[in-house]
Amino acid sequence: MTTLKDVAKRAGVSVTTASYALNETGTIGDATRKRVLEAAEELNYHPNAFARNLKKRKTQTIGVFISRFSGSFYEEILEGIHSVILGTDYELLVCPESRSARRMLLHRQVDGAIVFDSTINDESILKLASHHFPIVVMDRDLEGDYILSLLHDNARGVREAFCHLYEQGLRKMAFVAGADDSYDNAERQRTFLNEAVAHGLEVPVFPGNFTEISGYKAGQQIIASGDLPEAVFCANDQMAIGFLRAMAEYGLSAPNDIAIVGFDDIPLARYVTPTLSTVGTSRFEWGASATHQLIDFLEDETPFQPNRIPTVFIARASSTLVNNPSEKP
Amino acid sequence: MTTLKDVAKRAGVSVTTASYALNETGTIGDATRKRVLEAAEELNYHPNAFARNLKKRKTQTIGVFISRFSGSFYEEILEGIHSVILGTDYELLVCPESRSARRMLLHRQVDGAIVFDSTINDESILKLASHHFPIVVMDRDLEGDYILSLLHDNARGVREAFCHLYEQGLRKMAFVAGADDSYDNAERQRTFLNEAVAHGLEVPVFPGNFTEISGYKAGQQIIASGDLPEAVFCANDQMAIGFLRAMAEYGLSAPNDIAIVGFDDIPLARYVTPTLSTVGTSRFEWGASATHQLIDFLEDETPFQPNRIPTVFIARASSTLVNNPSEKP
DNA sequence: GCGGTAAAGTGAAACGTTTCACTTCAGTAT
DNA sequence: ATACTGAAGTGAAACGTTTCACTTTACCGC
Repeated sequence: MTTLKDVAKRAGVSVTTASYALNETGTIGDATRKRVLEAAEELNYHPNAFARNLKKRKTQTIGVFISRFSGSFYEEILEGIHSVILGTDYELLVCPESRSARRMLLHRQVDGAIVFDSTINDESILKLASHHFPIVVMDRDLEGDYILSLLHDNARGVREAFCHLYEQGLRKMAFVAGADDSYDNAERQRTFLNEAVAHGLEVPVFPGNFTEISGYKAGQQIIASGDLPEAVFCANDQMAIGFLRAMAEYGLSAPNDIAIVGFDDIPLARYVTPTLSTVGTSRFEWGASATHQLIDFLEDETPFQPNRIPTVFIARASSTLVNNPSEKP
Repeated sequence: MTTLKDVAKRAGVSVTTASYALNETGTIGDATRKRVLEAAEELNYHPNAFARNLKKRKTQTIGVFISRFSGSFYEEILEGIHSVILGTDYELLVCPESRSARRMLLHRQVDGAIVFDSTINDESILKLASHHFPIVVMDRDLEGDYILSLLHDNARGVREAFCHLYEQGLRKMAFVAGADDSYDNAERQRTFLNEAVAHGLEVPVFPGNFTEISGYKAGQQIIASGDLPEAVFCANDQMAIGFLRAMAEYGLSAPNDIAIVGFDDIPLARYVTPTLSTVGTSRFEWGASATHQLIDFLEDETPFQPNRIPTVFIARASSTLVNNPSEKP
C-alpha cells in the first residue's frame, strides 16, 4: 500500500503539500501540484479511507438498512435511492439485517441512515439519531428531531380499494393481515375495517405475515371453511398471489368466485393470472424522496419535511366483475 | 461521541487497559474488566470503526459490487451471500455501480470483494487483486492468482434446451442475444449456435441487451418480418418475457406459434402466461459459494476452487408442444 | 529472605490522513 | 532601505484505536 508519505517523498515535497495538492486545497504552485499528481499516478496511490474519515469525521456515505433482499419489494426503492445518490458525491451502502447492521449503525460508518428493517427497534433509533446523524425511517411512525418518518398514504389507497369493491355490490368481505409488527399492516387493516364499519359491514381478519405462503394458507383456510366471502383484501401483493394460488387449486377463480385485491403493485402483480388489482405505491419516488431529504439535511441542515408518499388504487382483472354490472347502493 | 479515553477515565484505568478489557485480550483482572465494561455501558460507548480499521488494517467486511438493483436477478444471489455471511463475523456491504463503487474498492474499505458489475473492467480487477485482497468475479472469465472466476455452466443448460426443442421436431430457430459485453451471453450464444450447426441448422441472431424491452422489440421485429421461426431462444428470461408480450400483441401464442425458452429462471418465469421454459441456475448457491470461498481464503488462505455452478433446463408451457408428439430424428 | 515467575497494568508509538499555525521569500509601496 | 503583503510551502498535532515493550506487584518454592 502506497501512502501519502511515499507520494510526497517521490515528488520531493512535504506530506502537507502533497495532501493540499491532491485535495486542491491550500495554496500550492502549479508546478508543484503537477509533480505531486504525477507521483501519485506513478505510485498508483489511493488515499486510505479510514485515515481520512477518522480525521474528517465524515464519510460521505449514507447507509440503507433493509431486512432482506428477496421479495422484490426493495428493488424499486433501492433504485430510487441509487438514482439520487448518483447525482451527488455521496456513496451508498446497503446492509441487510444482522448484528453487523447494527454494528455498522452504531459505529457511525455512515453519515446518515435510511432504515427499513423492523428488527432495529425504535429505541435504538431514537438514541442514535442526532444532529450529526440524521435518520429516515421508512417502516414506522416515529417522532423525533433528526428523524424523518416517511410513510405512504396507506389509508387513501385502502379506501379507494374498498370503494371499488363496494360499488360493485360486494358486501361479504375478508381481510388477510400482514406481519403483526408492521406499521403498514396496522394502518391498512385499521382503515379497511373502519371503512367497512362505516358502511355497515363486518369483516373477519385472517392472520398472515406478508409472505406468499401465508396468503396461500389463509386462502386454504377460508375456502375450506366453505363460507366464501365475495371479496378479500390482502395486506400485500405476495399474500394476494398466494391466495390466488390456493383458489386455483380449489378450482375457484377471481374475481367471479372471490374478488382479490393486494397492496404494493409489485412487478409480478401484472403478470399473474388473473392480473392482480392492487394499491400502487411509487416506491422509486419513496426511495428518492428519502435520499433527497437526508442529503439535503446533511449538506445544509435543511429541516426534514414530513410527507406521505401518495398511493393509488389500480383496478385489474382480479377484482373487476365483468358480467355483473355495478349496482350502486 | 464518547471515546475509549472517556471510558478509561471513568473506570479509573489507562486507555490500554480499557482496550484490552473491551477486546478480551491482554491480561486484565476480573474486577477491572468489570469496571471498564460498566463504564462503557454507562457512557454508551461504541468503538470508532475507522480508528480501529486504520490500526488493524482489516475491516471484517466483504463488499459486493453489483450494477443495479432492479431486474430481480440479484435477489437470490444476494440472499445466498447474506445467508453465508450471517454465519460468520463478517459484515456485508452491497454497493451499486457508480464512481463510488470504484472508489470503495480502491480505498480498500473491504477485505475482499465479489464483483458483479461489468462496468468495472478486467484491468482494474487484475491490478487490485492480491494476496491481501482476494476477489471473486461472477460475470467474466478471468485468470489470476487471488481471483476466482465463478461462472455457471451455461453450455450444459443451453444444450439441454436445444435438445428439448430439437426433439420436438422444431428446426427453424432464432436466438435473441443479451448484452454485447456479457460473458454469459457470449457463452450461451456460442453454445446454441454450435449445437445448431452440429445438427445442420442455421440460426439467425437478433440483438438485445437483457432488458424486457429489448426482448419485446426483437419479438416485434421478428414477427413483423413475417418469417416466423418455430422456436426462439432468448439469452435471458426478461427478454423472453418481452418477446411473449410482443407475441401476445400480435395475437400469437407460445408454444404453438413460436416456442420460447429463456435463461435464468427468475421468479417471474413461473407466473407469466404461458409459464416460461428456461434454464435454471441456482443463484442462491452461486452467491453462497462465492462467499464461502472468499471467506475461507481470508481466514486461512484456503486456495480458490474454480468450479462451475450447475444449470438445468426446466421445461414449462412456453416451449412444450402438446398436440405435437415428440418426433425424434 | 531471595531469585524467579506470572499476573496486572501502563506509556507511548503507530496506523495515514488533514489542518492549524507557522516560516520563508519575493515583490511592492512608501 | 524599510515594512508590509501574499504566495508557497512545512512541521507537528490530532483523529481514536491497538499493541509492543515495559514496570510494578504479589506470590511461590526453597
